[in-house]
Amino acid sequence: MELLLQNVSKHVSLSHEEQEIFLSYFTEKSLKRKEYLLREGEICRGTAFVTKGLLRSYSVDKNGFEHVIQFAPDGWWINDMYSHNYEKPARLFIDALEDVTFLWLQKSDRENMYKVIPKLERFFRILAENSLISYKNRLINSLSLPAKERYQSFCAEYPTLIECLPQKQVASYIGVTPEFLSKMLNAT
Amino acid sequence: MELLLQNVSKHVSLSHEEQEIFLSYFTEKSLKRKEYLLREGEICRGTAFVTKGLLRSYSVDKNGFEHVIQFAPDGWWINDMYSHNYEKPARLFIDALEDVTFLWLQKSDRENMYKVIPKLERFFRILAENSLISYKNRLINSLSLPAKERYQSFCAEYPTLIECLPQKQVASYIGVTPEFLSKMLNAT
DNA sequence: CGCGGGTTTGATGATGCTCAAGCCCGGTGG
DNA sequence: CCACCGGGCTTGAGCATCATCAAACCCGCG
Repeated sequence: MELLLQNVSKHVSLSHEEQEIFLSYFTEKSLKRKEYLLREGEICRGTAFVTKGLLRSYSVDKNGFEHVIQFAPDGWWINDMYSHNYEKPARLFIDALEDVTFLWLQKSDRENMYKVIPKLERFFRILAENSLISYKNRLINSLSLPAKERYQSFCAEYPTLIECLPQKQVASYIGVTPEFLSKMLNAT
Repeated sequence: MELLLQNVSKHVSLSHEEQEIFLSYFTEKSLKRKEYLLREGEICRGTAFVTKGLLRSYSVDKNGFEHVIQFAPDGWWINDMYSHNYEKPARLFIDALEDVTFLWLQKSDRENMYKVIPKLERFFRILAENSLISYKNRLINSLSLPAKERYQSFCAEYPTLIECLPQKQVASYIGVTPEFLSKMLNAT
């Protein structure tokens, strides 16, 4: 809970009372390693704020290969925004790479929450804009950098993640096969 | 101006008075084909809403190759959000592929605008979230589809754009060389 | 006319993938 | 405590996709 208030306070300041109200919209949940928060085809009915552990979202292509879209360690938000906002079947899976606890904000509560604390429109606007900035940047990287530099860029951006992630997951994130990443790292 | 009000009304409804105020924050501008709205290294000091014509944002890699990030035809918003929000040197160029007129929202007016019409926080939140959804989708495509299917996906998503864009620009958007796209389209 | 940008075509080559095998290592059950 | 199992990592040979470079073409425009 503390982590969440800290997260919000980066962009908007809430009174003590507003903080209480804000927190009341969230429920604490947890998952064990390898359990799913969301599967492709389901409707994404809320948003998770990770307080401890590690979630990950990924898509599966028609050949059965996974492509990691996002890692969500402590202090990160995650959902399938497409499914969540448009109420369409999800295109992503979300699962736990490690045992995880998170705060869950139900979609059906969101509009009400915005009505009660309009400042939160602002918070989530800024959140979306920051997220947008980093996705555009990732797109630039994937269009203009070779695999090795995409790897270096990932290491530079997520130095703590790189420590705890299996190589396989990193490979999937930067868009190469695990075999190729292995060769790349062991080449002279 | 009409197009802009129409755009806003998709997500929030403004009173007649609010509409007037909203529009007062914009100034009409225009560019000729090949002129720049923004260059790499400059600070992006506002946001453009295209009313007629075609803008484009792209990055240039260290080998001098262009990678198109976005096309902005009538009714689309465009800026370098990284530079705009963080006030850092832009990583993108924005130029006109065709003669263009657009409405310009100065960054320095934005906070004030949000204060006067808080509903606009909501509008720009939704705008950012929709944009985020489409960038995530583009990322999924670039990770999981071969060039041919990325091309088809582009055609399906932007049927009107494909008509008026030089092949070279489409190639740059989907992440292949113009030569390769040409061969792909002419292969049996 | 001729110039210049976009497109086409072909030969060659690099990057990264596929498939298959072997290895390492931590976990689990006997 | 040890044997086995499974998942991740490594390694290699062959291959597909897409890039590079160079030349020729087309066509609108000055």
